[in-house]
Amino acid sequence: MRFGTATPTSRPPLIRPSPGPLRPAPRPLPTAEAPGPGHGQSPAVTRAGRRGGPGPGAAPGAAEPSPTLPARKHALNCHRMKPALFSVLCEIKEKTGLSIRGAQEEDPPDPQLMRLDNMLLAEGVSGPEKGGGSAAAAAAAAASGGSSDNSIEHSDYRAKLTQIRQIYHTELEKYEQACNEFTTHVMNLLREQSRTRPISPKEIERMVGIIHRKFSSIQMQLKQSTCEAVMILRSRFLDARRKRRNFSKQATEILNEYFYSHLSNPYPSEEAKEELAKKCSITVSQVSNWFGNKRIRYKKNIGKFQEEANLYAAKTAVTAAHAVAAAVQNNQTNSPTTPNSGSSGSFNLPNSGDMFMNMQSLNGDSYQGSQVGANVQSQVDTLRHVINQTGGYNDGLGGNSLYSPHNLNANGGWQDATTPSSVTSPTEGPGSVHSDTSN
DNA sequence: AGTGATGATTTGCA
DNA sequence: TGCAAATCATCACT
Repeated sequence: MRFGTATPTSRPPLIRPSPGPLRPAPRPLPTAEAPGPGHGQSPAVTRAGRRGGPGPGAAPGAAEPSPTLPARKHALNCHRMKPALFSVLCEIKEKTGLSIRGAQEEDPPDPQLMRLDNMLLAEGVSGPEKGGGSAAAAAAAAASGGSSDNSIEHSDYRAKLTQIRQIYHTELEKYEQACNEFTTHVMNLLREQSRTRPISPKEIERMVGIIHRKFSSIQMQLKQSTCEAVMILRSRFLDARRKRRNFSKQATEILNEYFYSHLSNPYPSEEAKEELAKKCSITVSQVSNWFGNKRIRYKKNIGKFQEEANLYAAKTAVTAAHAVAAAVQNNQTNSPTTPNSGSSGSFNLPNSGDMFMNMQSLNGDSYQGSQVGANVQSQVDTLRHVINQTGGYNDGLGGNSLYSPHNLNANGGWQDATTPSSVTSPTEGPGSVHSDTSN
């Protein structure tokens, strides 16, 4: 980038654009700070020189022809009073410079700039490249559930962030380069001018400071717009969380099976949630959401869900029957010495009122295998009967270590039950989801 | 476009 | 912190 030439960018011009050829520059007024001998190329000087007219300092009506500007400057430089005059001027300037500096140099770090810097750093736009805002993307992904579907959006987010990062760095580099060039340019100018007018190094320093401040304000604009771009990208990405996508049929089936087989206590434990999440390829929080929604919606409209409940109950019962048949076979070969563990053996099947209770009794941890073996069909029939009979609420005997001890109260809400954790099936680990389901 | 279903979010409570 | 309830926002079907 060269100064004095228009740059074909959309950015605000770094310096005031010089008038184009269609609008000729107004003739510079003659000032005391006319360029020194090194600036013979200046239009003012050349024009004045070519015109040969009276110079800026020429006394009107002088009889003798006025000398050319370089000649006059030379004469001025060689004047015997010049050093003295120069030092006085330097002194004055030094004093005024100090007062100006005193007024301007208190420059605390801009909090807004710091905020922008921090944000860009946090988003991975500035600073060392480590996967381009991986932390932010990871956080966003975590918030969005982090399922495999999100990986596409995730990579999309990162790609866009990388793009922003690249643009930011390119622009920043341009600005820095421009700043350096301009500073050098101004310093050279001032150094040259310092031959004819008093310019102290401190003044040059101050000028450089001003230039740097100007450029840093431009950089701030760049940072600001970059931040805005990141925010937009981020909000778009995070908004994707709200983009609802129905769970797969299989996942819904699994969740429903669990729900209806635990109708007395549809509060899966953390372990159960994790297991369900794994099976359904969703997150634990999605499982929680699903159960939250399901409980509330079921409770609000039991009638509507009756059919669904029957469907899943029947399904579970059939699977249970198969499981029982298998258990019977097992029990025929192995002696049926399964102990009655805990209190589960005590619950009253006809009063149990939901699949969970029935399945609990069918599942092998609380029954005498031979008894159940003889009653497979009647058990299934009872299940069906019970399911059809009730809305699924019961008086609270269900539950094993997988579920929070809740039950439905008289108001139609599930409330705490007193079932001891000892009903946990000895044949299945506490983390198992299917301690009492057909899964 | 209207509507119900459904996943996600927010709010308030214990 | 987990839950209920209300609400939002989108999907899927008509």
